[in-house]
Amino acid sequence: MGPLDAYLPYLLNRAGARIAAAFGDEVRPLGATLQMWRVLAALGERDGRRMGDLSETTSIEVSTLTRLVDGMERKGLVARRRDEADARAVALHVTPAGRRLTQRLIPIAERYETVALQGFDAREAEMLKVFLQRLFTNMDALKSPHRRRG
Amino acid sequence: MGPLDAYLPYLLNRAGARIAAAFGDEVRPLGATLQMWRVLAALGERDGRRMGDLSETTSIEVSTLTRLVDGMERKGLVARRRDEADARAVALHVTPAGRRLTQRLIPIAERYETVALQGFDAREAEMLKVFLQRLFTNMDALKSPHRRRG
DNA sequence: CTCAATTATTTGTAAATGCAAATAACTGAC
DNA sequence: GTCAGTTATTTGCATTTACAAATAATTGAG
Repeated sequence: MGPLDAYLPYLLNRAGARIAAAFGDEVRPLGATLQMWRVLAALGERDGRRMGDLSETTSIEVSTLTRLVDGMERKGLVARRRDEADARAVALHVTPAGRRLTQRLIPIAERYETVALQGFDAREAEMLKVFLQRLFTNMDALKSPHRRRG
Repeated sequence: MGPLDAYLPYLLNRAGARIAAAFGDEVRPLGATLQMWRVLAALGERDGRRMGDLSETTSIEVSTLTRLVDGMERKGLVARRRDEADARAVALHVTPAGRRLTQRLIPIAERYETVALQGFDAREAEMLKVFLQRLFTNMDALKSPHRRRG
């Protein structure tokens, strides 16, 4: 137990980094990364999302997302199409290969959930998730540099 | 509420990234970063730690830490000294300037704690921390690539 | 004492990241 | 219809990061 253990951001970051690293190691043999999984999961829920939408839901910065999607496109997992309604926007679509990969990733993600939450009962697991949601919302309120006008 | 909201690693990463970004924005004017704060906090607890020790307690990869410490040394916040007992190792010491900066960072870190935990009562806050500790421990058990022998 | 094996740190290098500038397309005022 | 202002995405670039190789020093076997 170090001194940092008292600080929430540290605890959060540390736990998050560990899970992310472990998950990443696990999916690398499939040619996937954690970030790819996020994109695929978001598109699995609703296909044809725009980059901005995807950036929002995955919490991946747009410029990072652009390059991530470049790679996924090269791998044939997704395809960019111009949005019909608004030609500024790009709609991202999963390909059959992307769908197959998604299907293989889902059980891995679920298994990780189990491993991470070992020793938690259902009520505790749910509480943790709710706490994290709340925490995110709290921080969202002051998303610093580009403050809401005022 | 997106589809990813059900997945713990995502919730964790998202909340962690938000706090980290906000904290980073806040301390940038002081010439500090989140990672520097971690190092200073660890050294504040016990000065003269070795790089490896620091890497362990801050969860910053050693090679990353080396370069981070390079920068902190240039800024005059810390000083490397050869460890007396073992000349392979480097002992890091905080300078007076580093101590002054630490003193200014502590209240910021505490304020962030408060902001992040707005709406949490003391019991909930404590629970969250314990959960995050447990989660980290769970993942630690399988720290994948360099598996424990067996 | 000497050498091989181990341990602590740093450096090389490639990939990921994020901000800001550039590009492309839409919108509304006129 | 044209143009200024806005919005969506990409690109440029500098920073951060991590893995692996290189360096430096210790330890124990002989």
